[in-house]
Amino acid sequence: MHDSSDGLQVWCAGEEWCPVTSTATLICRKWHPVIIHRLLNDGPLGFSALQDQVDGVSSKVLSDSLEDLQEKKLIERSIVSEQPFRVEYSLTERGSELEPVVSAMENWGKRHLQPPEDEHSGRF
Amino acid sequence: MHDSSDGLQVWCAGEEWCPVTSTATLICRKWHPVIIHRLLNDGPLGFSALQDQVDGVSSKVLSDSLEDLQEKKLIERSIVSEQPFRVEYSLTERGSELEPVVSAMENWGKRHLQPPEDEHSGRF
DNA sequence: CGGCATCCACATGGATACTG
DNA sequence: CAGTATCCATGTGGATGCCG
Repeated sequence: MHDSSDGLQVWCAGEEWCPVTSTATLICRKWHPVIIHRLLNDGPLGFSALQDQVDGVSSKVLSDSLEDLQEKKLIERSIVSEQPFRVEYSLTERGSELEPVVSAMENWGKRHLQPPEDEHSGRF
Repeated sequence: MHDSSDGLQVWCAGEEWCPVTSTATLICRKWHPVIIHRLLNDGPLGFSALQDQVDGVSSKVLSDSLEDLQEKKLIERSIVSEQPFRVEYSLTERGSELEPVVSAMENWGKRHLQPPEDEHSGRF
């Protein structure tokens, strides 16, 4: 590989532990990146608000995803009110630091996938 | 959508088309990010070379992944030699521009997931 | 080397309905 | 509002073996 004998990190080479793979296993699920993206932009959100903002995800899948993200310590759930029962989902420190990842995804998507105004076939 | 009248982009809001989701559906699969990462670092690679560098992926799964990535125009396969049959996988322009995404994932992973030297439990 | 064929297990997503 | 309960279809990955 590129740097073998010195003190530099050799992650992600050969059989070593790989940060890319590890990160991928945490966030590579259909709705995870968008959920994080929405929470980054619009701060804490309730369940329904989140569902509205995340395209056409069903409540079951959203629920599963949120649970998964909580287990991974990327988001937190807090009960804001008991009477009119309200909760809020927000990013943890860890989670919010994924901002560069989702931003990069967003930028790439804007450049390479379907620009709404233009109907040419960069669609994929 | 929320902001209808001005010139601002409204991607990823409500029912609109979302670059994050779209990008996610392209690269969010277990081995895709690493494959791209390896190709970014070590240029064109043969099938076996790639398999060696991508942890413990089986040939079937690697094959499936590479096919998927080709369909999405993120990588290309070229036959380099016929006699000793050799192929090379390389990134397309589109694909190589995913560099910011995988780099961001790599950086996040290094910061938040298992530092090899240290055995504390930031593991998951 | 560069795969494909098979078979299998489980993860994940989707639709629908219902609840406190 | 904030979910849960089912059920089901498909996606996705893994193991093993074989082939030109």
